[in-house]
Amino acid sequence: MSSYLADFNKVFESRVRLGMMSLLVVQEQVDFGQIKENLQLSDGNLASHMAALEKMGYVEVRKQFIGKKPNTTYAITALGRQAFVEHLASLEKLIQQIHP
Amino acid sequence: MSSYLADFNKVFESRVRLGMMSLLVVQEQVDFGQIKENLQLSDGNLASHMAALEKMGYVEVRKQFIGKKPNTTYAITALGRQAFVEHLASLEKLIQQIHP
DNA sequence: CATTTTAACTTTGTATCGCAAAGTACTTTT
DNA sequence: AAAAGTACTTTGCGATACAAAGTTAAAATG
Repeated sequence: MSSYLADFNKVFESRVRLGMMSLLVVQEQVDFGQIKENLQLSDGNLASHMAALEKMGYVEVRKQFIGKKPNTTYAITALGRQAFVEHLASLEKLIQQIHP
Repeated sequence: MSSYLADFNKVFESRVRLGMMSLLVVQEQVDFGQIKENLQLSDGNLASHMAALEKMGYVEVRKQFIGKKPNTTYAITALGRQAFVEHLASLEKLIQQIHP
């Protein structure tokens, strides 16, 4: 009788972080600008949510220069991929239980 | 390119309210005690999250006496059902896009 | 009859969150 | 020299989440 809710990952309850992981899980490299545009975030909001994902070890940062411009790209880690896939599986399970 | 995240319902981002709606959508009447036990909530936390759902018009309250004991049951409204189903559809769409 | 219990809250307090706006650092373009 | 771009960090504030304690009203118990 234990609640299926226990399987949900608290970090992914935020729509912003859910969106970030969705981008990162399908595209191996996503840069700051792409994420900002896609999710319509302010710089600060993007940085702080991404920091939360980094802190969990779900995302890795790569800082480089493209031409003369600084460029920050993010990539999902194996741990992050696993956690996110499990989270999605829990959601799928919930949906299945509700309308099978 | 507008983000699919826009379709998510803010009210259902909370795991507690997600759990409540999940219970209510499959069972026409759910009482205070059942919800409390199932989702492992304190009285106050339950009451306040449920109040948020009532305020949206997603849930209706019925207060009665069963035998000599007061009993509060909750039921999902048509509006609530619609909103929740749409939210789940958005989640499903997200999942589909990620691993089709 | 007085006390305790049960059910369902409401209030209070606190810690955390989310976000915009402003500030910072460094570089490049004008 | 000044403005603009990139990627932040800091600040400030309103909203949220939650436990714990207090409240109300009736019921059961001694």
